[in-house]
Amino acid sequence: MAEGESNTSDRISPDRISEAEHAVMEALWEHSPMTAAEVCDRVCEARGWSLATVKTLLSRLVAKQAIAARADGRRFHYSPAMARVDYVDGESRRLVDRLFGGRPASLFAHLAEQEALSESDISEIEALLKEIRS
Amino acid sequence: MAEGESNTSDRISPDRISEAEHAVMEALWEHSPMTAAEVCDRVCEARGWSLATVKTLLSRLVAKQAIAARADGRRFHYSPAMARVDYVDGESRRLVDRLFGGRPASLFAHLAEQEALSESDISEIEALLKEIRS
DNA sequence: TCGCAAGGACTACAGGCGTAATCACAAGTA
DNA sequence: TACTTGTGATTACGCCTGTAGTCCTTGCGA
Repeated sequence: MAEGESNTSDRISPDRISEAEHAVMEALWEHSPMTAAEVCDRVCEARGWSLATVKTLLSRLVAKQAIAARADGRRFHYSPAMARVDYVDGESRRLVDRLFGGRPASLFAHLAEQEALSESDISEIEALLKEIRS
Repeated sequence: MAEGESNTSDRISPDRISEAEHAVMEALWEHSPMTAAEVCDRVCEARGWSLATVKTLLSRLVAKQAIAARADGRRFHYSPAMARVDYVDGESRRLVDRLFGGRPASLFAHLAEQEALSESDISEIEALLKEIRS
């Protein structure tokens, strides 16, 4: 185990990141730091947003301490302040807790039953299991 | 436009079910039909809700056509109008799409890496895999 | 030096969500 | 019959979200 066993999340919900905000986070996780304009270049078209929208989302994310803004003269360079893996982990666990009684195996079983698993998914998982077992 | 025009597949956006509403759905999936008071008996304490809250949630769910209300004199008996498995499936896929590029194996890999899988999870999944393979 | 454009800050505003209180009314109950 | 009580319907209300618009300042180009 790497850094300490954090089992139950006793941390008070650190201000959920909304769906729109998440799109901005993804952009920053992919490439950072970026200015507001640069973030817009990467997401505005796809989401049909204006620069103003991105600016709003960025400040909300700063308020939520999900990203950090480092000043560079007149403007800011934004960078993620939380690791993607932590976000993903939180969301995944939330889902598993809410819908599968906290049992990941149930999620897996569900996906299998719904035939949501492709052949390659199954192979990959088999490989992962083998690795875990070693 | 005419009614006959509005095509067959009313792919009307399914109106997401919120978290609070979901708690009510779970109660109804577990046991139905139930009156508002009965639903409250099953969830109010745990969530710290008043009966009024449950009533509000029930009517919102009816509006969203997630549940059906069958009249019984003065009151209603509520039952789910959607299968739990469909809801769970939608939510699961949404997560996998949003965070794992639509690849369930990535979700699995993530859980494995985060050591979110217990010994029994792993065994169960192994068993499931074996079954799938057979 | 001076006006402009780029940038963040502040403001906006509708719709959804969480959480109820209040209203109106009918079925019991005394 | 008059009162109580259980019920859905209606209304409330503040916060969050999505999606901007406007304001104010300042670095920069002419």
